[in-house]
Amino acid sequence: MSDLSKRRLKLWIRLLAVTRVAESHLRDHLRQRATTLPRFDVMAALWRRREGVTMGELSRMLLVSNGNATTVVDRLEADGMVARSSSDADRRTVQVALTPAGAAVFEGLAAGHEAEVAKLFAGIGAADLDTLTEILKRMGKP
Amino acid sequence: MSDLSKRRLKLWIRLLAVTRVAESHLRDHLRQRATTLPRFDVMAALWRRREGVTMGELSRMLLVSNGNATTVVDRLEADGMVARSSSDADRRTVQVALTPAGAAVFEGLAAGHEAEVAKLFAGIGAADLDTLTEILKRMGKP
DNA sequence: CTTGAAAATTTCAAGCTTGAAAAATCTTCC
DNA sequence: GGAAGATTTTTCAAGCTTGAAATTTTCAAG
Repeated sequence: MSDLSKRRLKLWIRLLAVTRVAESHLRDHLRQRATTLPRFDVMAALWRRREGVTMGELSRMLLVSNGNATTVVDRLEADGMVARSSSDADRRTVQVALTPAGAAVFEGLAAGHEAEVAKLFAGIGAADLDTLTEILKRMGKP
Repeated sequence: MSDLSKRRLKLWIRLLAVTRVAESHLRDHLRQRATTLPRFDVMAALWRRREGVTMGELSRMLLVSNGNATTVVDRLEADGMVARSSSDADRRTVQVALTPAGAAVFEGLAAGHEAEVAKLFAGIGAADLDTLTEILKRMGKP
């Protein structure tokens, strides 16, 4: 195996370590607020698309399987955070959206979450952000 | 919230997307070889530490909980890929190591996995690797 | 010694995640 | 219109993951 290939492997391992540490911190933070990262992610996606999205769109936005989206939405629905509704145009699809209660809960969490992320990445200045963003764009397309 | 904080949040989301896409590809690749990412990760860690490690060391290496390490090792042990042994020096600890069969299986997987990672990150050249490594080092220490 | 705190591992319940199969609906082509 | 195939969602079994509690063993102070 080439040296370049080994260095890419090391980079991948380091990248994974950074995201795992960050995810663990964010999970801790959310647990103290009686929620979880997957629930937060769903609510954040629905917050960005206030008018609602289909289950398929949601799972593509979050890069998770359809089955996963279903179960997380199930639980959020049981807690009154989101609501499903069926579309007249295509009765196969299911629209899901934040309820007013869900939106209120998300709003109560969002600023703290953003602050936590900013704290985690405090070592990354504005110049690094540009560099990283540029490089990450290229990574996404293998 | 400051603009810098918002940009850090965006970076985090992008970082997560890159790792999720990469993990999904690697999972696919390993599934075709009848194994999984967590199993591979454990075997890779034990390959690096051929003499064996304690369960605690293993979970710290992989950044997973103790309970998680226990169950993945349980399954690998049931399949004869790893073996547990208790230490005389400290009978609380459990040493775990690859069996010869496990080492052989890992060797059969490692090159393909490395090639897959290299393919995923083909867009990242040698210069980018240096830059990224340098920045990621700073990210790890919030 | 022995008692109590600390450390290592496992167990457990709950929730997360996947991929494949099933069910419902839509679309297209005859 | 009806059949065949495609699309959307849910269901399901299996495995993954966590955090907390329980268990076992060690260590240190009295």
